[in-house]
Amino acid sequence: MSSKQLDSVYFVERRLYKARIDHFSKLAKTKRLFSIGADAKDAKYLVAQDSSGNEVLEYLQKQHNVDPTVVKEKLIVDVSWFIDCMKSNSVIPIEQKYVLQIKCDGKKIENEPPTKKSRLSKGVNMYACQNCTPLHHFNSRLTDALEILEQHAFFRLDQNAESRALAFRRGSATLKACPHKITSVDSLKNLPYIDTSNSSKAGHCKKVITEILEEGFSDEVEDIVNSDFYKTMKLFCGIWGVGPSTAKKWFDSGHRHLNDIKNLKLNKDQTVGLEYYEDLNTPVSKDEALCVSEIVKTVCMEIKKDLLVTLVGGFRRGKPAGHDVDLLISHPTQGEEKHVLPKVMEKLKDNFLYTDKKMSSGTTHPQYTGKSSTMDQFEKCFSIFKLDLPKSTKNGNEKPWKAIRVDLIVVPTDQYPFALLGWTGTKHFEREIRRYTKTEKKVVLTSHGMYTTDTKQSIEAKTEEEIFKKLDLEFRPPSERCC
DNA sequence: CGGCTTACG
DNA sequence: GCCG
DNA sequence: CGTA
Repeated sequence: MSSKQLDSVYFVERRLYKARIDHFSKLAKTKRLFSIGADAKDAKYLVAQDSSGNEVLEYLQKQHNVDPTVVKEKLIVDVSWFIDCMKSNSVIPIEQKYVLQIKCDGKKIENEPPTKKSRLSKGVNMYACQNCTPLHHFNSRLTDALEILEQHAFFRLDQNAESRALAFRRGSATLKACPHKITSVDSLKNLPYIDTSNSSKAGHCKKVITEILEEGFSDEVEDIVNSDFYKTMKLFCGIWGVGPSTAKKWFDSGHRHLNDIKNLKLNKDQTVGLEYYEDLNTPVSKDEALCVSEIVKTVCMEIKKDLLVTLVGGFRRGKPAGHDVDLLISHPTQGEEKHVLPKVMEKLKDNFLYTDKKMSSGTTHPQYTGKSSTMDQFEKCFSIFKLDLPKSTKNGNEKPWKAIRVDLIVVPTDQYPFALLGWTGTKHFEREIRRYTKTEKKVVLTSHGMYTTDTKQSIEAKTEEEIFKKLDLEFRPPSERCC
Protein backbone atom coordinates (compact mmCIF):
# COMPACT_ATOMS: atom_id res chain seq x y z
CA MET A 1 0.00 0.00 0.00
CA SER A 2 2.66 2.48 1.00
CA SER A 3 3.99 4.36 -2.00
CA LYS A 4 7.09 5.06 0.06
CA GLN A 5 10.43 4.54 -1.65
CA LEU A 6 11.86 1.09 -0.89
CA ASP A 7 15.18 0.82 0.87
CA SER A 8 17.98 -0.24 -1.44
CA VAL A 9 20.04 -3.38 -0.88
CA TYR A 10 23.35 -4.17 -2.52
CA PHE A 11 24.73 -7.72 -2.48
CA VAL A 12 28.47 -8.00 -2.07
CA GLU A 13 29.58 -10.78 -4.43
CA ARG A 14 32.66 -11.64 -2.38
CA ARG A 15 31.28 -14.94 -1.12
CA LEU A 16 27.88 -14.91 -2.73
CA TYR A 17 27.64 -16.47 -6.16
CA LYS A 18 25.59 -14.83 -8.89
CA ALA A 19 22.78 -17.38 -9.03
CA ARG A 20 22.12 -16.85 -5.32
CA ILE A 21 22.14 -13.07 -5.69
CA ASP A 22 19.69 -13.38 -8.58
CA HIS A 23 17.48 -15.55 -6.43
CA PHE A 24 17.58 -13.05 -3.56
CA SER A 25 16.88 -10.18 -5.95
CA LYS A 26 13.78 -11.88 -7.32
CA LEU A 27 12.54 -12.57 -3.81
CA ALA A 28 12.99 -8.95 -2.77
CA LYS A 29 11.15 -7.82 -5.86
CA THR A 30 8.15 -10.11 -5.55
CA LYS A 31 7.83 -9.36 -1.85
CA ARG A 32 8.29 -5.63 -2.52
CA LEU A 33 10.51 -5.25 0.51
CA PHE A 34 13.62 -3.77 -1.07
CA SER A 35 14.93 -2.37 -4.28
CA ILE A 36 18.17 -3.87 -5.51
CA GLY A 37 20.98 -1.41 -6.00
CA ALA A 38 23.24 -1.81 -9.00
CA ASP A 39 25.90 0.23 -7.25
CA ALA A 40 27.18 -0.14 -3.72
CA LYS A 41 27.40 3.62 -3.39
CA ASP A 42 23.64 4.10 -3.85
CA ALA A 43 22.50 1.39 -1.45
CA LYS A 44 21.40 1.75 2.16
CA TYR A 45 22.31 -1.83 3.06
CA LEU A 46 25.34 -3.82 1.99
CA VAL A 47 24.63 -7.53 2.36
CA ALA A 48 27.48 -10.03 2.49
CA GLN A 49 28.22 -13.61 3.45
CA ASP A 50 31.12 -14.99 5.47
CA SER A 51 32.84 -11.64 5.53
CA SER A 52 33.84 -9.06 8.08
CA GLY A 53 33.05 -5.40 7.53
CA ASN A 54 36.68 -4.81 6.71
CA GLU A 55 36.70 -7.55 4.13
CA VAL A 56 33.63 -6.01 2.50
CA LEU A 57 35.31 -2.61 2.29
CA GLU A 58 38.48 -4.13 0.94
CA TYR A 59 36.59 -6.19 -1.61
CA LEU A 60 34.53 -3.27 -2.87
CA GLN A 61 37.57 -1.09 -3.22
CA LYS A 62 39.58 -3.73 -5.07
CA GLN A 63 36.83 -5.09 -7.30
CA HIS A 64 34.66 -2.03 -7.90
CA ASN A 65 36.93 0.86 -7.02
CA VAL A 66 34.55 2.05 -4.35
CA ASP A 67 35.91 4.52 -1.82
CA PRO A 68 35.85 2.91 1.66
CA THR A 69 35.15 6.23 3.36
CA VAL A 70 31.84 6.49 1.50
CA VAL A 71 30.88 2.89 2.02
CA LYS A 72 31.62 2.60 5.70
CA GLU A 73 28.76 4.99 6.49
CA LYS A 74 26.34 2.33 5.29
CA LEU A 75 24.81 -0.60 7.10
CA ILE A 76 26.98 -3.62 6.41
CA VAL A 77 25.05 -6.72 7.37
CA ASP A 78 25.13 -10.48 7.07
CA VAL A 79 22.91 -12.41 4.62
CA SER A 80 21.15 -13.97 7.59
CA TRP A 81 19.45 -10.59 8.10
CA PHE A 82 18.17 -10.54 4.52
CA ILE A 83 16.99 -14.14 4.75
CA ASP A 84 15.18 -13.38 8.01
CA CYS A 85 13.53 -10.37 6.35
CA MET A 86 12.32 -12.59 3.53
CA LYS A 87 11.03 -15.16 5.98
CA SER A 88 9.06 -12.63 8.00
CA ASN A 89 7.99 -10.51 5.01
CA SER A 90 9.24 -7.41 6.76
CA VAL A 91 12.22 -5.16 7.08
CA ILE A 92 13.73 -6.38 10.31
CA PRO A 93 15.60 -3.85 12.47
CA ILE A 94 19.35 -4.32 12.38
CA GLU A 95 20.22 -6.17 15.56
CA GLN A 96 23.79 -6.52 16.72
CA LYS A 97 24.04 -10.14 15.54
CA TYR A 98 23.53 -9.04 11.94
CA VAL A 99 26.19 -6.34 11.89
CA LEU A 100 29.48 -7.05 10.15
CA GLN A 101 31.97 -5.21 12.28
CA ILE A 102 34.60 -2.82 11.07
CA LYS A 103 37.35 -3.39 13.55
CA CYS A 104 39.81 -0.60 12.88
CA ASP A 105 39.50 3.16 12.51
CA GLY A 106 38.79 4.72 9.15
CA LYS A 107 42.25 6.14 8.60
CA LYS A 108 43.92 2.78 8.73
CA ILE A 109 41.80 1.55 5.86
CA GLU A 110 42.69 4.50 3.70
CA ASN A 111 46.38 4.12 4.32
CA GLU A 112 46.49 0.40 3.91
CA PRO A 113 45.64 -0.62 0.35
CA PRO A 114 48.99 0.12 -1.36
CA THR A 115 50.99 -2.16 0.93
CA LYS A 116 48.30 -4.74 1.57
CA LYS A 117 48.30 -7.97 -0.39
CA SER A 118 50.50 -7.44 -3.39
CA ARG A 119 49.98 -11.06 -4.31
CA LEU A 120 47.00 -10.10 -6.42
CA SER A 121 48.85 -7.20 -7.99
CA LYS A 122 51.50 -9.70 -9.03
CA GLY A 123 48.95 -11.24 -11.33
CA VAL A 124 49.10 -14.78 -9.96
CA ASN A 125 46.02 -15.71 -7.94
CA MET A 126 45.67 -18.17 -5.09
CA TYR A 127 43.55 -20.64 -7.02
CA ALA A 128 45.01 -22.03 -10.23
CA CYS A 129 41.55 -21.96 -11.83
CA GLN A 130 41.67 -18.14 -11.65
CA ASN A 131 44.86 -17.94 -13.65
CA CYS A 132 45.58 -18.23 -17.33
CA THR A 133 47.76 -21.34 -17.53
CA PRO A 134 48.82 -22.15 -21.10
CA LEU A 135 50.37 -25.43 -22.21
CA HIS A 136 53.59 -23.70 -23.19
CA HIS A 137 54.95 -21.33 -20.60
CA PHE A 138 58.23 -19.76 -19.56
CA ASN A 139 59.43 -21.81 -16.61
CA SER A 140 59.47 -25.50 -17.52
CA ARG A 141 62.96 -25.99 -16.08
CA LEU A 142 61.57 -25.04 -12.70
CA THR A 143 58.15 -26.66 -12.98
CA ASP A 144 59.69 -29.96 -14.11
CA ALA A 145 61.80 -29.99 -10.97
CA LEU A 146 58.86 -29.17 -8.69
CA GLU A 147 56.76 -31.87 -10.30
CA ILE A 148 59.49 -34.44 -9.66
CA LEU A 149 59.33 -33.45 -6.00
CA GLU A 150 55.55 -33.73 -6.21
CA GLN A 151 55.70 -37.24 -7.61
CA HIS A 152 58.38 -38.31 -5.18
CA ALA A 153 56.41 -37.03 -2.21
CA PHE A 154 53.40 -38.89 -3.52
CA PHE A 155 55.37 -42.14 -3.87
CA ARG A 156 56.59 -42.01 -0.30
CA LEU A 157 53.08 -42.75 0.97
CA ASP A 158 53.69 -41.50 4.49
CA GLN A 159 51.22 -39.50 6.56
CA ASN A 160 51.15 -36.21 4.67
CA ALA A 161 52.43 -37.53 1.36
CA GLU A 162 49.54 -36.40 -0.80
CA SER A 163 49.33 -32.99 0.82
CA ARG A 164 53.03 -32.37 0.45
CA ALA A 165 52.82 -33.49 -3.15
CA LEU A 166 49.93 -31.09 -3.67
CA ALA A 167 51.96 -28.19 -2.29
CA PHE A 168 54.69 -28.79 -4.88
CA ARG A 169 52.08 -28.96 -7.63
CA ARG A 170 50.61 -25.64 -6.51
CA GLY A 171 54.03 -24.07 -6.65
CA SER A 172 54.50 -25.48 -10.12
CA ALA A 173 51.11 -24.15 -11.23
CA THR A 174 52.07 -20.68 -10.01
CA LEU A 175 55.18 -20.68 -12.20
CA LYS A 176 53.19 -21.92 -15.19
CA ALA A 177 50.85 -18.97 -14.78
CA CYS A 178 53.71 -16.45 -14.64
CA PRO A 179 53.68 -14.48 -17.91
CA HIS A 180 57.48 -14.26 -18.02
CA LYS A 181 60.60 -16.26 -17.34
CA ILE A 182 61.80 -16.29 -13.75
CA THR A 183 65.50 -15.45 -13.74
CA SER A 184 66.15 -14.13 -10.27
CA VAL A 185 65.23 -15.10 -6.75
CA ASP A 186 63.95 -11.56 -6.21
CA SER A 187 61.13 -12.08 -8.68
CA LEU A 188 59.77 -14.93 -6.56
CA LYS A 189 58.55 -12.32 -4.08
CA ASN A 190 54.87 -12.72 -3.21
CA LEU A 191 54.29 -15.65 -5.53
CA PRO A 192 51.68 -17.91 -3.89
CA TYR A 193 52.91 -21.33 -2.68
CA ILE A 194 56.52 -20.30 -3.34
CA ASP A 195 57.32 -17.22 -1.33
CA THR A 196 56.78 -18.23 2.28
CA SER A 197 58.47 -15.20 3.81
CA ASN A 198 55.27 -14.36 5.69
CA SER A 199 55.13 -17.76 7.29
CA SER A 200 58.49 -18.17 9.05
CA LYS A 201 58.83 -21.64 7.56
CA ALA A 202 61.60 -23.32 5.64
CA GLY A 203 60.32 -22.83 2.08
CA HIS A 204 61.03 -26.04 0.25
CA CYS A 205 59.72 -24.88 -3.14
CA LYS A 206 61.69 -21.68 -2.97
CA LYS A 207 64.84 -23.51 -1.89
CA VAL A 208 64.79 -25.81 -4.90
CA ILE A 209 63.96 -23.00 -7.33
CA THR A 210 66.78 -20.94 -5.88
CA GLU A 211 69.25 -23.80 -6.36
CA ILE A 212 68.27 -24.16 -10.00
CA LEU A 213 68.41 -20.44 -10.65
CA GLU A 214 71.84 -20.13 -9.06
CA GLU A 215 73.52 -23.46 -9.83
CA GLY A 216 71.59 -24.62 -12.87
CA PHE A 217 70.43 -27.75 -11.07
CA SER A 218 69.26 -29.04 -7.69
CA ASP A 219 71.11 -31.80 -5.86
CA GLU A 220 67.92 -32.91 -4.19
CA VAL A 221 66.08 -33.31 -7.48
CA GLU A 222 69.02 -35.04 -9.14
CA ASP A 223 69.30 -37.49 -6.26
CA ILE A 224 65.61 -38.31 -6.56
CA VAL A 225 65.56 -38.98 -10.30
CA ASN A 226 68.64 -41.19 -9.97
CA SER A 227 67.31 -43.11 -7.01
CA ASP A 228 66.30 -46.75 -7.30
CA PHE A 229 63.13 -45.98 -5.40
CA TYR A 230 61.90 -43.22 -7.71
CA LYS A 231 62.79 -45.03 -10.92
CA THR A 232 61.14 -48.25 -9.81
CA MET A 233 57.99 -46.56 -8.51
CA LYS A 234 57.63 -44.71 -11.80
CA LEU A 235 58.07 -47.94 -13.73
CA PHE A 236 55.50 -49.87 -11.70
CA CYS A 237 52.97 -47.02 -11.50
CA GLY A 238 53.16 -46.86 -15.28
CA ILE A 239 51.23 -50.13 -15.37
CA TRP A 240 47.51 -49.54 -15.74
CA GLY A 241 45.82 -50.81 -12.58
CA VAL A 242 48.90 -50.38 -10.42
CA GLY A 243 49.00 -47.45 -8.01
CA PRO A 244 51.64 -46.26 -5.55
CA SER A 245 50.52 -48.67 -2.85
CA THR A 246 50.97 -51.78 -4.94
CA ALA A 247 54.12 -50.38 -6.50
CA LYS A 248 55.66 -49.74 -3.10
CA LYS A 249 54.71 -53.19 -1.90
CA TRP A 250 56.57 -54.69 -4.85
CA PHE A 251 59.53 -52.36 -4.37
CA ASP A 252 59.78 -53.33 -0.70
CA SER A 253 59.75 -57.00 -1.75
CA GLY A 254 62.85 -56.29 -3.77
CA HIS A 255 61.36 -56.19 -7.27
CA ARG A 256 62.91 -53.76 -9.74
CA HIS A 257 61.87 -54.79 -13.27
CA LEU A 258 58.69 -55.66 -15.16
CA ASN A 259 59.98 -59.22 -15.58
CA ASP A 260 60.05 -59.60 -11.80
CA ILE A 261 56.32 -59.06 -11.43
CA LYS A 262 55.00 -61.05 -14.37
CA ASN A 263 54.69 -64.08 -12.12
CA LEU A 264 53.05 -62.29 -9.21
CA LYS A 265 49.32 -62.53 -8.69
CA LEU A 266 47.71 -59.69 -10.59
CA ASN A 267 44.11 -58.57 -10.94
CA LYS A 268 42.43 -58.22 -14.35
CA ASP A 269 43.34 -54.56 -14.93
CA GLN A 270 46.95 -55.18 -13.98
CA THR A 271 47.21 -58.24 -16.20
CA VAL A 272 46.14 -56.34 -19.31
CA GLY A 273 48.03 -53.28 -18.12
CA LEU A 274 51.19 -55.34 -18.13
CA GLU A 275 50.32 -57.12 -21.37
CA TYR A 276 50.00 -53.84 -23.28
CA TYR A 277 52.56 -51.96 -21.21
CA GLU A 278 54.61 -50.76 -24.15
CA ASP A 279 51.69 -49.52 -26.29
CA LEU A 280 49.94 -47.87 -23.36
CA ASN A 281 53.12 -46.00 -22.45
CA THR A 282 53.62 -44.80 -26.01
CA PRO A 283 52.04 -41.35 -26.40
CA VAL A 284 48.78 -41.20 -28.34
CA SER A 285 49.02 -38.68 -31.19
CA LYS A 286 46.28 -36.22 -31.97
CA ASP A 287 45.70 -38.00 -35.29
CA GLU A 288 45.21 -41.31 -33.50
CA ALA A 289 42.80 -39.66 -31.07
CA LEU A 290 40.80 -38.17 -33.94
CA CYS A 291 40.79 -41.54 -35.62
CA VAL A 292 39.29 -43.24 -32.57
CA SER A 293 36.87 -40.35 -32.21
CA GLU A 294 35.64 -40.80 -35.80
CA ILE A 295 35.13 -44.53 -35.34
CA VAL A 296 33.05 -43.93 -32.23
CA LYS A 297 31.12 -41.12 -33.95
CA THR A 298 30.24 -43.35 -36.89
CA VAL A 299 28.92 -46.03 -34.59
CA CYS A 300 26.91 -43.50 -32.57
CA MET A 301 25.34 -42.08 -35.74
CA GLU A 302 24.08 -45.56 -36.57
CA ILE A 303 22.40 -45.79 -33.20
CA LYS A 304 20.90 -42.29 -33.07
CA LYS A 305 21.43 -39.60 -35.66
CA ASP A 306 21.80 -36.72 -33.20
CA LEU A 307 24.22 -38.26 -30.74
CA LEU A 308 27.05 -35.87 -30.01
CA VAL A 309 30.61 -37.13 -29.51
CA THR A 310 33.16 -34.72 -28.05
CA LEU A 311 36.89 -35.24 -27.68
CA VAL A 312 37.80 -34.04 -24.20
CA GLY A 313 40.79 -34.55 -21.89
CA GLY A 314 44.21 -33.26 -22.89
CA PHE A 315 43.39 -33.02 -26.57
CA ARG A 316 40.60 -30.55 -25.88
CA ARG A 317 43.17 -28.46 -24.02
CA GLY A 318 45.28 -28.44 -27.16
CA LYS A 319 47.90 -31.07 -26.35
CA PRO A 320 49.55 -32.62 -29.42
CA ALA A 321 49.74 -36.01 -27.69
CA GLY A 322 48.31 -37.73 -24.67
CA HIS A 323 48.16 -40.94 -22.68
CA ASP A 324 44.53 -41.75 -23.46
CA VAL A 325 41.46 -40.68 -25.43
CA ASP A 326 38.47 -39.34 -23.53
CA LEU A 327 35.17 -39.13 -25.39
CA LEU A 328 32.00 -37.54 -24.07
CA ILE A 329 28.76 -38.82 -25.59
CA SER A 330 25.51 -36.91 -25.23
CA HIS A 331 22.19 -36.22 -26.95
CA PRO A 332 20.43 -32.84 -27.26
CA THR A 333 17.18 -34.36 -25.99
CA GLN A 334 17.21 -35.24 -22.31
CA GLY A 335 16.75 -38.98 -21.85
CA GLU A 336 17.69 -39.94 -25.40
CA GLU A 337 21.18 -40.82 -24.18
CA LYS A 338 19.83 -43.65 -22.08
CA HIS A 339 21.12 -47.11 -22.82
CA VAL A 340 23.33 -45.97 -25.67
CA LEU A 341 26.56 -47.13 -24.06
CA PRO A 342 25.75 -50.86 -24.17
CA LYS A 343 24.78 -50.44 -27.81
CA VAL A 344 27.99 -48.58 -28.62
CA MET A 345 30.00 -51.29 -26.87
CA GLU A 346 28.21 -54.03 -28.75
CA LYS A 347 28.89 -52.42 -32.12
CA LEU A 348 32.51 -51.78 -31.20
CA LYS A 349 33.23 -55.13 -29.59
CA ASP A 350 35.78 -56.08 -32.26
CA ASN A 351 37.63 -52.80 -31.68
CA PHE A 352 38.17 -53.46 -27.99
CA LEU A 353 40.99 -55.51 -26.54
CA TYR A 354 39.54 -55.04 -23.07
CA THR A 355 36.62 -53.24 -21.53
CA ASP A 356 36.27 -52.44 -17.91
CA LYS A 357 32.85 -53.52 -16.78
CA LYS A 358 32.71 -50.59 -14.41
CA MET A 359 29.59 -49.13 -15.95
CA SER A 360 27.11 -47.53 -13.64
CA SER A 361 23.69 -47.46 -15.19
CA GLY A 362 20.38 -46.70 -13.62
CA THR A 363 21.88 -45.61 -10.35
CA THR A 364 20.42 -42.54 -8.74
CA HIS A 365 22.50 -39.70 -7.43
CA PRO A 366 20.84 -38.46 -4.26
CA GLN A 367 21.39 -34.72 -4.71
CA TYR A 368 19.91 -34.64 -8.20
CA THR A 369 16.76 -36.68 -7.78
CA GLY A 370 14.75 -33.51 -7.52
CA LYS A 371 15.93 -31.65 -10.53
CA SER A 372 15.61 -33.88 -13.55
CA SER A 373 12.51 -35.90 -14.25
CA THR A 374 14.58 -38.81 -15.51
CA MET A 375 16.89 -40.83 -13.37
CA ASP A 376 20.52 -39.96 -13.51
CA GLN A 377 22.17 -42.06 -16.19
CA PHE A 378 25.85 -41.36 -15.87
CA GLU A 379 27.53 -44.17 -17.69
CA LYS A 380 31.20 -44.65 -18.31
CA CYS A 381 33.54 -47.27 -19.67
CA PHE A 382 37.31 -47.47 -19.35
CA SER A 383 38.62 -49.60 -22.19
CA ILE A 384 41.62 -50.61 -24.21
CA PHE A 385 41.01 -49.90 -27.86
CA LYS A 386 42.63 -51.79 -30.75
CA LEU A 387 43.45 -49.15 -33.34
CA ASP A 388 44.49 -50.41 -36.78
CA LEU A 389 47.56 -48.59 -38.02
CA PRO A 390 48.09 -47.44 -41.61
CA LYS A 391 50.26 -50.04 -43.38
CA SER A 392 52.83 -47.43 -44.37
CA THR A 393 55.35 -49.01 -42.07
CA LYS A 394 56.46 -51.96 -44.13
CA ASN A 395 57.86 -53.91 -41.22
CA GLY A 396 56.18 -57.24 -41.60
CA ASN A 397 57.11 -58.35 -38.10
CA GLU A 398 55.40 -55.39 -36.46
CA LYS A 399 51.84 -55.91 -35.33
CA PRO A 400 49.47 -53.82 -37.47
CA TRP A 401 47.60 -52.22 -34.57
CA LYS A 402 48.17 -50.24 -31.40
CA ALA A 403 46.55 -50.59 -27.97
CA ILE A 404 45.12 -47.27 -26.75
CA ARG A 405 43.35 -46.39 -23.53
CA VAL A 406 39.91 -45.03 -24.39
CA ASP A 407 37.34 -43.69 -21.94
CA LEU A 408 33.72 -43.37 -23.06
CA ILE A 409 31.42 -41.26 -20.93
CA VAL A 410 27.69 -40.91 -21.59
CA VAL A 411 25.92 -37.93 -20.03
CA PRO A 412 22.38 -36.55 -20.06
CA THR A 413 22.26 -33.14 -21.67
CA ASP A 414 21.53 -31.25 -18.43
CA GLN A 415 24.84 -32.52 -17.06
CA TYR A 416 26.78 -31.92 -20.25
CA PRO A 417 28.51 -28.62 -19.35
CA PHE A 418 29.59 -30.05 -15.99
CA ALA A 419 30.88 -33.24 -17.57
CA LEU A 420 32.71 -31.16 -20.17
CA LEU A 421 34.32 -29.08 -17.44
CA GLY A 422 35.07 -32.14 -15.36
CA TRP A 423 36.60 -34.25 -18.11
CA THR A 424 38.70 -31.53 -19.73
CA GLY A 425 41.06 -31.23 -16.78
CA THR A 426 43.82 -30.93 -15.94
CA LYS A 427 43.58 -32.96 -12.77
CA HIS A 428 45.04 -30.02 -10.91
CA PHE A 429 42.63 -27.57 -12.54
CA GLU A 430 39.74 -29.75 -11.37
CA ARG A 431 41.03 -29.86 -7.80
CA GLU A 432 41.51 -26.12 -7.78
CA ILE A 433 38.16 -25.08 -9.24
CA ARG A 434 36.42 -27.43 -6.81
CA ARG A 435 38.44 -26.14 -3.86
CA TYR A 436 37.70 -22.56 -4.91
CA THR A 437 34.02 -23.32 -5.34
CA LYS A 438 33.70 -24.98 -1.95
CA THR A 439 35.72 -22.57 0.16
CA GLU A 440 34.87 -19.29 -1.57
CA LYS A 441 31.32 -19.93 -2.75
CA LYS A 442 30.05 -22.64 -0.40
CA VAL A 443 29.07 -24.72 -3.42
CA VAL A 444 30.04 -28.30 -4.26
CA LEU A 445 31.09 -28.79 -7.88
CA THR A 446 31.20 -32.22 -9.52
CA SER A 447 31.15 -33.51 -13.08
CA HIS A 448 27.40 -34.02 -12.72
CA GLY A 449 26.43 -30.56 -11.51
CA MET A 450 26.78 -28.20 -8.57
CA TYR A 451 24.78 -27.57 -5.44
CA THR A 452 24.90 -25.33 -2.39
CA THR A 453 26.60 -26.75 0.68
CA ASP A 454 23.86 -25.66 3.07
CA THR A 455 20.54 -26.13 1.25
CA LYS A 456 21.75 -28.74 -1.27
CA GLN A 457 19.89 -26.77 -3.90
CA SER A 458 21.33 -27.47 -7.30
CA ILE A 459 22.45 -24.72 -9.65
CA GLU A 460 21.84 -25.14 -13.36
CA ALA A 461 24.06 -24.17 -16.26
CA LYS A 462 23.82 -24.66 -19.99
CA THR A 463 27.44 -23.94 -20.92
CA GLU A 464 30.88 -23.96 -19.37
CA GLU A 465 30.85 -20.17 -19.62
CA GLU A 466 27.71 -20.08 -17.49
CA ILE A 467 29.34 -22.22 -14.81
CA PHE A 468 32.31 -19.88 -14.56
CA LYS A 469 29.99 -16.88 -14.53
CA LYS A 470 27.82 -18.25 -11.75
CA LEU A 471 30.95 -18.91 -9.70
CA ASP A 472 32.29 -15.38 -10.31
CA LEU A 473 35.25 -16.81 -12.18
CA GLU A 474 36.77 -15.31 -15.28
CA PHE A 475 36.19 -17.80 -18.08
CA ARG A 476 39.18 -19.97 -18.93
CA PRO A 477 39.03 -21.76 -22.26
CA PRO A 478 40.46 -25.31 -22.18
CA SER A 479 43.81 -24.14 -23.57
CA GLU A 480 44.28 -21.99 -20.44
CA ARG A 481 43.61 -24.81 -17.96
CA CYS A 482 47.01 -26.48 -18.31
CA CYS A 483 48.07 -26.23 -14.69
C1' DC B 1 46.53 -26.57 13.86
C1' DG B 2 43.18 -28.30 10.36
C1' DG B 3 42.49 -28.66 5.27
C1' DC B 4 44.04 -30.12 1.05
C1' DT B 5 38.50 -32.34 -5.46
C1' DT B 6 34.98 -35.46 -6.02
C1' DA B 7 32.85 -39.62 -7.49
C1' DC B 8 32.98 -44.13 -9.03
C1' DG B 9 33.96 -49.60 -8.87
C1' DG C 1 54.35 -28.01 2.29
C1' DC C 2 51.81 -24.05 2.39
C1' DC C 3 47.81 -21.26 3.83
C1' DG C 4 44.01 -19.19 6.66
C1' DC D 1 43.14 -49.74 -3.51
C1' DG D 2 42.33 -48.41 -8.20
C1' DT D 3 40.19 -45.23 -12.14
C1' DA D 4 38.88 -40.47 -14.07
